[in-house]
This record gives sequence, structure tokens and C-alpha cells, in this order.
Amino acid sequence: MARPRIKDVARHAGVSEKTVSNVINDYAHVSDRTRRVVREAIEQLGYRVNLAGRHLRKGRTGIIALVVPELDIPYFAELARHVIREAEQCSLTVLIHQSGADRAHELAALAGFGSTFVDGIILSPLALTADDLRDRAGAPPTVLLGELLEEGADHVAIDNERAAREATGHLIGLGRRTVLAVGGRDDAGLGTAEARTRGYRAALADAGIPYDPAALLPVGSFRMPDGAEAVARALGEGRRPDALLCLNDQLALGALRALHEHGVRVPEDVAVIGFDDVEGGRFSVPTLSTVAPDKAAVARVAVQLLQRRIEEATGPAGTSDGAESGVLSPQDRIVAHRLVLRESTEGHERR
Amino acid sequence: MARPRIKDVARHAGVSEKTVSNVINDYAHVSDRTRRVVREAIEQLGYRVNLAGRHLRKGRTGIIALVVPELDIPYFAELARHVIREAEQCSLTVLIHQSGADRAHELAALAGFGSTFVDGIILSPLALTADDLRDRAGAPPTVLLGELLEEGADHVAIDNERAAREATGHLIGLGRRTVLAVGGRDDAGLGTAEARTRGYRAALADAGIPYDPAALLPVGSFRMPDGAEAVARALGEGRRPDALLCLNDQLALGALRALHEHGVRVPEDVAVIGFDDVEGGRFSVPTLSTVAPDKAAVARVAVQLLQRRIEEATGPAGTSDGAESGVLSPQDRIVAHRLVLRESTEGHERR
DNA sequence: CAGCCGATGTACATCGATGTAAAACCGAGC
DNA sequence: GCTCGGTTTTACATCGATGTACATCGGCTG
Repeated sequence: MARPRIKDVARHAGVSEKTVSNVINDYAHVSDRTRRVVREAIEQLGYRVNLAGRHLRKGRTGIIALVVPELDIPYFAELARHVIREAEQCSLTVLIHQSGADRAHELAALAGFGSTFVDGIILSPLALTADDLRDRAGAPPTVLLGELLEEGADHVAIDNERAAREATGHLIGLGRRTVLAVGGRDDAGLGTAEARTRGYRAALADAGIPYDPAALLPVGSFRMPDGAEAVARALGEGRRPDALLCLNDQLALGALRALHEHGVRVPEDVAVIGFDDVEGGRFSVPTLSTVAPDKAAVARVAVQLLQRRIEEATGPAGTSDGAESGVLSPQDRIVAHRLVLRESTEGHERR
Repeated sequence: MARPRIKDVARHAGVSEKTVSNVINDYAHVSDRTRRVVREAIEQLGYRVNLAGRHLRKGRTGIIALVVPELDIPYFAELARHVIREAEQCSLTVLIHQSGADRAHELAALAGFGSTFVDGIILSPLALTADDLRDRAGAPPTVLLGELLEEGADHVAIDNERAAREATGHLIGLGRRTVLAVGGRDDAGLGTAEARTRGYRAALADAGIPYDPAALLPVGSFRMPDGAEAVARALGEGRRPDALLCLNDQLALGALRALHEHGVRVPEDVAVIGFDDVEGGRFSVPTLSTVAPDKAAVARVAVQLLQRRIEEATGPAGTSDGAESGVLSPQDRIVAHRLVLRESTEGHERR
């Protein structure tokens, strides 16, 4: 009736509990016969290890958390899929947590959810400040996605500044002069939006186009309604851009809709480009040009870095004492991106 | 240096470990002074409970799993957001797991991920059969979303058959006669697609339109590319529908794109309606009519049912013996849906 | 045949938090 | 002064799996 314990298996197989444990953990010195008998007992009783006991003993759960601002921003959902795939390779289970772009939630995540049961955290911060990241003693190993907020934490991202510069450069190369940056932010922050805005400004400078702070359209969040609203407002104010650099695809998709409602043709009147290469942009009308980060690489690198940190922290695969050997210096990894040109900028998709 | 344990707090506060535990768990009979002293010690040491120990003792983790086929199908991402919100109310943490619509993964999820660390599971099955659900001794409490696969499990869904009947009826009411069902399936299965197909057939029957099995366009999965492909193929074969019932919004969005590419006007030539009311459909060109399930209600009911089952299984909030009192009969809950009419069917959105 | 070695298997302590049962304490009432 | 009832607090066992240290076994060598 009740879930069988390791001791039930032991009794059933006529061996000691430790031997069962050895079989489960593929310990080398177990005779084939014993191994078979134990396996059968496990099978018959439908035994499955209790993670609580193992965790208590080993200090590891095999669970890592992926913390993203919003799951229903498709970029994060797509990224999650890759992270899950990568983690599976290392037999890690991924717990996905949504912070709601809320500083309190992100902090809670950093602290390991007020308790301890994740071995590590992959965090895509939106609302955190560098201060939050300092002094997090006792928190589990962490890898950050997106801009580097603070020296001292591992970090994976595309070169957002360069990407934005290329994207903006592409728009300018089409002959556009009035490029608005939807979601652009000029403040001192260290986030992704700020980096992309820097790239945008750099591209303008490259082309000798003066920068107008009013060309940054602020948004509440990075979702379709915000993009649509921001663009509708700009058009309503009589502004007549000939191109939009949208800081993510959701904003861009919202912008496409707003442009459509105002009778503005894309790309003839206004060219639009986004970031993230989400699926929606491949099926929108018109299809959306975008900066495509290598999501699989982001996920791969993030999981690998985290894996290393975890081993560093708890000793290779569960040794009692955390052998403080060669502590890795914080890693700062840049992964590839490419410009994908579709109908919204009149280009042809390169393959 | 190392993370403090409960005994460190006890020593620091000059009380016993159990007293610290009592403070943490808000046990009634602790003097205010003791409580304060312990709180301070916890604060000073930065103590946080170790979930492994608690889990081992209490048999509960406070974690529930939400298992969905694909996270990057926005419906599931949006649903996840609601589930997380609901679970938070009950101080449950949600672990999201992606099954990849893969039977093996779904089975693993059902079994509690080959181990035990979730208190319960909310599962949105795609590939499971009724057989898989029978005889799952030892598995954690489970609530199913979507069609009822098997008596004996709790289950939450909209009335898919009725919804499909209404949606199809709406198309027919627009004067359309040739309604294709994208993603429709006529086999004996018990899934959501089958229920919606039944509703589709019922609506045809209501209107005295003969049913043609060829009107069901099969799809590999329920995503934009599949919808686009299926519709492109149908058009390529010379079929000339005047309406499409797409079994989810992703298929519909893909269909919109395919229609656009074939120069077919929506809704003038072809009316399109989907299911799920995802955000993408509110910003597509044209905007997408859809069957909107009350996602918040789905999440609320699912979490409540699960919560009950968990308490039933482990005793209210952690009593040692699972008091097998009044076992609840399996619940079968229907939540509301409504038709949201947008540009793709020429209607006006009701509020 | 004694002695030794490597390969297997076992008893027991241990990880951290909490339930149980009982001790310590405190004030009231006789 | 002493008992009684109730409140606080504590010692200890316990949850399940696994690391440690040791026992056992069989075979092989000298």
C-alpha cells in the first residue's frame, strides 16, 4: 500500500539496505547476481528512491531553477525548452519559476526560494540591481542571463550592444533616417535594454544621424500591448518614423499591429526589426526581421557553467567535504547572434 | 561560512533546537520573549530552513508540478502564470515540467519524476492513454487538465464539445458552408481534439450540412507551422473553404499566414476562429476570433482540487498518519468559456 | 595449508528538522 | 506550604538514503 522504502526492497531481496543503495547508484563492486536480484525486487515492489532522504544525505537534489520574468513572453518559453533539454543531458531537472519581473520575487529566487532545495539557479533578471547581487552568502550557485550586472557572477548573453548596432545599421542601410527605438532606455542601468539602446545610438553616430532622446519610446513592459500602445501614441502625436527598432519581438509584433491600424504600410512606409526570433515573428503579417540569438547556445553554456559551479560547491558528484580546490574565476560568456531579415525590412532571409 | 543549521540558531539563541523549530512553524505556546530572541538569532545568522530535512520529516515539500506538453505554446505559458499565482496563495511552489508531448516523459511525470519530491501534479496530457492512468499506485495526487481520460482522476476543463459547436455554429451563422476543421481528429480517442471535433460535427448536423471526413485537416502538432502547412496544402489541392475552425490559436495564426500568402482575404473569403484566446491573437492581422476558456478559473479549480487531494493523502498540513477519512470521489469540473469575436470572423468583440 | 588480497556485503552513524512525551516552570487556590 | 492545571521548553527518536569502517568470502601464492 504505502510507498516502499529501501529497507522493504532490502528485505524482499534478502540483502542489506546498503547493497540496495549500491545497486541503485551503480557502485562497481556488486556481483551480477546480487545486482539482478535487487533489480527484480525494485521492479516488483515498484520502488522509487525518495529524494528527501537522498538530498539530506548527499546535499544535492539534482534540481536547478530557471527564473524568468514572464513565461508568456515566448522568448523565455523557447529558452526554457532549450535549458530543459540541456539539463536533461546532465540528468538535472529544471524547475521553472516566474518572477513576474518583480524585484521581491527575484530576490527570493536568488536566495533559493527561502529554503534550500535547488542546486543552482539560472536567473534572467529584470528588476535586480547590482547591489542585490553582492553579498549573497549561502545562496546557491547562480548563472545570470542577459547583461552583466555585477562582476563576480557567471553570465551568458549575446553582445547586445553590437547586435543593436547591426540591426539599426541595417535599417539605416535601407535608407531610413528616422528610427525610433521602442523600449529604448537611456538611463545608467546595466540591463539588456540599456545595452541595446547604446548600440542604437552607436549606429546613429556611425551614420552621422543626430540622436534625439525623444526617439526612445518608453514601455511599461516588453509585451505586445506595450509595443502597440507606444507606437500608437507616437503616431497619434504626429510623429512619422520610417523605421522602428523594437527591443524585443513582442514589442515589434505589437508595433506591427498598431502600424496596421493606422494604415501605415510595413515595410514600405516603416521598416520594423525586433530581437529574439520568436516563432510568432515567422508567421506574422508581414513576417518580422529580427536579431536571432543562438538560444540553444545560451542554454548550453548556462547549464554547463552552472554544472561546474555546482560541482565546485558540493564536491564532484557528492563528496562529503566541499574540496575548495581551484575556484573558477567568474565567467563572462558571449554567444552568437545573427540578423534574420524578413518581410518587415524588405530583405530576404539569409540561411 | 557554511550555511547555518537549526542547531546553530539554537546555540546562538540559547534555546533548544525544538524551540527554534517551534518559532519557525508558528507553534502557539512560545513566549514572546523567546520568540523574539530566536527571531533575532535567525536574522543574524541568515538562517533558512533546509527543505531536505523538513521534507524527510513531514513528507511534504510544498512543491507541485505543472506538466504541460510544450511551454512555447502560449496557451500553456499563460495557464502556467495563473497556476503559479493560485499556488502562491496556498504557499505552494510550482515546478513546471515540459513533457514534449512525449508519452515517456508524461509517464515519468505521472510517476513523480522517478523519485519523490512533488506533493502533487497538475498534468495536461497529450499522449497518454487511459491505460496509463489506471493503476498508478504510489504516484502523487494528480489533477488532469483537458479531456477526461479515465474515471478516477480529478479533472478540469471547459466543455470542449459545446464550445466547438458554438464556434462552428457562429461560422455557419455567418453564412459559411464549407468549414474545415484544422487539427480535427475523428478517431476514438478521448482527447481535447476529439471532443472539439465532435462539437464541430454536431454543429454541421444542426445546420443540416453533410459531414465530409476530408474536412478534417490533420496536423503533426498544434503549432503555427502545422497550421500554416495544413492550410497551404489544402489550398494547394484546390480546396476552397469559406471558413476554418482551428482547434487552437496557434494553428489559427499559422492558418492566417498561409491564407495571406495565398492571397485569400480574411474574413471576406475565409472566416477563421481558434481556441485558447492567446495574446498573439489579439494583435495579429487580422485579429483572431477565438473560444476563450476562463484560464484563471481552470488554474484556480485545479490548484484547489489538488490541494484537497494532498491533504487527503498526507493528512492536514503534516500529521503523521494519513487519516483515511472521507475519501473524496473523483471530481469532474467544467469551467466557463466564451466566444470572443474579432476581425477574423467579422464580428465585434463582446465584452 | 597458512596467509594474504581483492572483491562483496553489512552494521551503524549521519544528514537537518520535527513529532512525541515528558520535564521544568509558574501562578492560583486550598 | 503544597498540590494542581496549564504553559514553555527540552531530550530523544525518527523520517530515508548513503558514507565509513569493518566483516566476510573465495581464490591464489608461497
